Amino acid sequence: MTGATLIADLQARGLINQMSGDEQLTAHLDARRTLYCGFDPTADSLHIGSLVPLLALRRFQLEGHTPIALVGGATGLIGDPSFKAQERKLNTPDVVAGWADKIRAQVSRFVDFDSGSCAALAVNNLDWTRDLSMLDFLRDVGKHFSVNAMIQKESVKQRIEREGEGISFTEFTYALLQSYDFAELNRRFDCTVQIGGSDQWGNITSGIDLTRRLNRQQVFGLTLPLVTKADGTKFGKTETGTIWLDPGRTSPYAFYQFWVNTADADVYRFLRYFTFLSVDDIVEIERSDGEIQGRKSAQGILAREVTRLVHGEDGLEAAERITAALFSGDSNSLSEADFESLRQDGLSSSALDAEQLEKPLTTLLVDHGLAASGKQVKDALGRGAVVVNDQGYGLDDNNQASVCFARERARYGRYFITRLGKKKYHLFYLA
RNA sequence: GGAGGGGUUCCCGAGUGGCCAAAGGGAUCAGACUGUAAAUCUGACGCGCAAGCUUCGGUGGUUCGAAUCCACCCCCCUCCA
Repeated sequence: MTGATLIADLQARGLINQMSGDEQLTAHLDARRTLYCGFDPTADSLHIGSLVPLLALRRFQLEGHTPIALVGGATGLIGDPSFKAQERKLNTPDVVAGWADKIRAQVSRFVDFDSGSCAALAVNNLDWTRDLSMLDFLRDVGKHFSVNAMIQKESVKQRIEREGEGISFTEFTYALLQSYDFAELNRRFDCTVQIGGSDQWGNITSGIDLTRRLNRQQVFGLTLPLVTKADGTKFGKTETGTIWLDPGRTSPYAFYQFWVNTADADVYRFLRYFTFLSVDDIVEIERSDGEIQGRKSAQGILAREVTRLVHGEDGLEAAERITAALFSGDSNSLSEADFESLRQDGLSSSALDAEQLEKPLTTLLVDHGLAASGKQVKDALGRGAVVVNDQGYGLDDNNQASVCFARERARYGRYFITRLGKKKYHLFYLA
């Protein structure tokens, strides 16, 4: 294992956005090192935007380096202004602490804590900032920062220059806290590399400077690219919202579907970013897909690999079961047990009682999350886009919920696979 | 504390007394075409099946009628102190 092979692989995957001291860092990685990446608790779960750095930690670990996953219990209280258009509102300490615990558990699944000499660590920066006195911090840390330099940082420039928005002193000091983390991890664990998203470059270089001044240590930084989509829209969002790593927020099925829906223009790049398949294998997939006129194989591979990484083999199986039931084959082929497992696998579902069936479809389907408003249901009904157990319904059926969902039309006397549009499925069952 | 500029429907952003549920763009949803793609075209897009109901920072007021005028208040930005 050499630094050169690791860096070359990262480069081939397009995973290096910026790195400090190119050859120096490459040479530095010839020996076993300790690196870290921070994750701030801004919600009770990370989303797939954090997947790239998370997997990068693992990539380093697989090459024999020791990863530290830092949870920003302290920085999360302050709010990182980097490239944010607006000041963020603060969350209460107990809320952030609760989130930090969850994120810590989540992050821990991506690195290995039992791999001997390069076993991962998980830390919380609140541990070394909680009892720090403000005067000490200002004297020992603040003195090393030049405000002149700080306001030149690209990451806060728009907040300083843009009319209509400003930046509070609180957020402005964020870089100091993160820099202090790097210096502290360097002191405690001889951590010498920090990785992060490309928006973190400013914070990382600040940390490099501070560590040199405080500890007289040369440390390095490397940033990963911001994941973009060829069509210019934001990565990681869908109709339904953000794609989270927490299965409670985004079911393995929905997660799997997100990846299946990756555009051709993005999918080979994403295979490099989000899987551990070798670059050679990915190139071969792309080559053979080039000979297919219809649907490419890459999306399926991507969905399988990433779902397995995040939700495990069980989560993947559940996702594939639902997908197969809904998208290939007709619902007629499902056994009674299949319906029950679809429900347990996380296909959204709900019970229907007599009272529910009184409602017009426009209300019923909205209540169960198939559409945002009755207008949308109405539109769909008008276009024949509402389908229950393979039977289409129209506007005239709006007040006929009890007929659409009549027991004699149910599968096995109680199940209804309801579809609005091409991709939105919901399982109703009679109570 | 002073002076000035702002706060419009998810976002950006028009609108300065009736023709405004509010231009335009984006996002989103649905249909056609397809590969559960992309691009394109079509329709929807405050809520309501509908009659109708509720919006333009907040509260009052003027008016037959207000997002638009007045008063006070809240919040944001810039400059000055």
